[in-house]
Amino acid sequence: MASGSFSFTLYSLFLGMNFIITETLKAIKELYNEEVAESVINLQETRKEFEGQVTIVVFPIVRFSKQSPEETANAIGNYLVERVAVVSGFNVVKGFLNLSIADSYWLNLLNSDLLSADFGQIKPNGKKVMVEYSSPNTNKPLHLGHVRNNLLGYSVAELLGAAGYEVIKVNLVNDRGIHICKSMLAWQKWGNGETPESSGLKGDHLVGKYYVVFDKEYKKEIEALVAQGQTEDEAKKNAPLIKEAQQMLLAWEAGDEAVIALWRKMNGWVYDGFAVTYQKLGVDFDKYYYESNTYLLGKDTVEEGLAKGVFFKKEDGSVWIDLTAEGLDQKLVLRADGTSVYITQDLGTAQMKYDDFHMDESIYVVGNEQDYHFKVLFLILEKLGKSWAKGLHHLSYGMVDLPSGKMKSREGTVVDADDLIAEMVETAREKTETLGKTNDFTDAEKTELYNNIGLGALKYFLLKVEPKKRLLFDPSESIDFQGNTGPFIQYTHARIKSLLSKANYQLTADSSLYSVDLAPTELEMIMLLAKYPEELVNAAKAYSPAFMANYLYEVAKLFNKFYHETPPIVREENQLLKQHRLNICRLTADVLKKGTQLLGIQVPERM
RNA sequence: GCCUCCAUAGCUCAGCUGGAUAGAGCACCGGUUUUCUAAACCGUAGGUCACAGGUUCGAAUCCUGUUGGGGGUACCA
Repeated sequence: MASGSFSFTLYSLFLGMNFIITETLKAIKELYNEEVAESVINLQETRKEFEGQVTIVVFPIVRFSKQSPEETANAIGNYLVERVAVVSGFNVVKGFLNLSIADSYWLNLLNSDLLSADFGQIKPNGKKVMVEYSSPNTNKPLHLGHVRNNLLGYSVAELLGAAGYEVIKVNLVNDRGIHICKSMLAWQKWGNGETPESSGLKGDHLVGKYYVVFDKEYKKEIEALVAQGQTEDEAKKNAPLIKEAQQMLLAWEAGDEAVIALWRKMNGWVYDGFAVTYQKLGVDFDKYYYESNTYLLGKDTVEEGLAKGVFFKKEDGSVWIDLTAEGLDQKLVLRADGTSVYITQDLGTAQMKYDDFHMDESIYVVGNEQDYHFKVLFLILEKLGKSWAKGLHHLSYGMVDLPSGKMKSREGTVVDADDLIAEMVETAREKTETLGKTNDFTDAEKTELYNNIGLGALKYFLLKVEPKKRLLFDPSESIDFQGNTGPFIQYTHARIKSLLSKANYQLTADSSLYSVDLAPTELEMIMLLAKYPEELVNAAKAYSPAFMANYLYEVAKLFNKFYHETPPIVREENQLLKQHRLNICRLTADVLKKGTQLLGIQVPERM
């Protein structure tokens, strides 16, 4: 866990109200002569149906006061009103002490803290974290599952960066293996020299096409063999195509020039295709690792483990680790023939990454079907005594399912990333033009806007759900643009920007603003906006963009309520009040912009 | 079999370090535009928080068990 490594001082803990805790502790000392731990004081926001902003739950205090909850609450309430200037009143409902905090406190918070230039900036913590994400295979184009991975990884990296880390984003590309050979073989046999240029197909889609061709032809062979009396399992092993693919893999490993050349050519097409998709998604990487370079790694680590007695060798020469004491199984770490398995190379790659960057933490954004693998991997590294092993974390996320179940590349039931992005952008265009909002936009502005909105809708849709939960995507139902969506937040931002420009807004936050009348919704907004830094830190700590997404939605929703119930601010004649309200608007826009950026979402100035 | 994750409104999701009468969006129904962008706002309706126990002043939240679903499970990655 990353907890403890966040440097977070400003407004830490509940809207800067630590002093309430301190004062309540004093009250308990004076009233009941008891020294109690801070954790006994349970602060929460007052529910809307009651008067006040901050509530102390008195039940835990009752055992020290030895009075009824009501008596205790009243006594503490009186004490606080007398001793603390900004506590302007209180009421007691059952065991809840609701405190009213003077407007001056909130206005002061708004003008001196929230509107300062460094609001929401967290000090660097001097720590380095690596985020590995995307990690595609080079035999097929990206689909919706990869999109979730990419957006999640990118956003978590952004969140950690904003929360004070130095972040290194890496992509570990699975560019070798039997699956790659399948595409290569099929292209060689049935491709007729087709290239991205000759076909007009995007490179990754072209290669993916041959991956599907392979599967089709392979299945035909299996059927034929089964018809000849073989069992299905036998047929799968004996089909000439699979044997040929295996031969090709051996040739690749032996460095066969022709095979390597083909591999280079086709992977090159795929990388060109991926680059386009990554660019559209707005994700990037500081470094790429390739399995063709790392698949032989890890054998040193195996030696090390044998020497340290962490691993043991069986009679056939295979190397194992016994994790039964930890409630897991025995796990193979090196085959009898001396070749690597998946975990062998991951051991080696983990070491390589650490040697490259010496990071304090390392996050693997990988689907939850690999939970067991990472549990074992991290455990092994710990047993090997790697000091950095405790900084490793598997950010496990749920699969994206269709109403029909799992997406399967070979069965063509995948939602293709490029298609989906194009559809989202197209929908954004249609909706926007129906609303007639872009009539005075240039073509370039339109293109940019539709991209931002379409991708904003997609990104928000995928990120607002808790990572570990599986996600249901129904292709027959388009992703919403209204309600709890990306475009709603984008719209709110654009609305504020338009308002500020109409009002020729300039930021001022002088002391005369400390005495304006504060409307109830304005107070709510100040409280909500003040929570941005802690929401950010919580999201980073939990590796959860969903926290940020849901927070931003609340901010946008509350702003729209405020906007609707407040008379036109641009025409407000009381200049002080006008400035005050515009300050809140501008702060809201800032928070929305900063927050959406961490989700990889762009907010437009107009829409 | 064993391990693991999930289960909240018709649908998609919040809420989970225990706190007041469980919240949003979509869909449905009704209302709001001579006022700064109606991708908005306001309202109606919708719940056995899968089920059963337990801990507690207090449980959607913690513990145990059951059911249902996803994933994994020793030479794929």
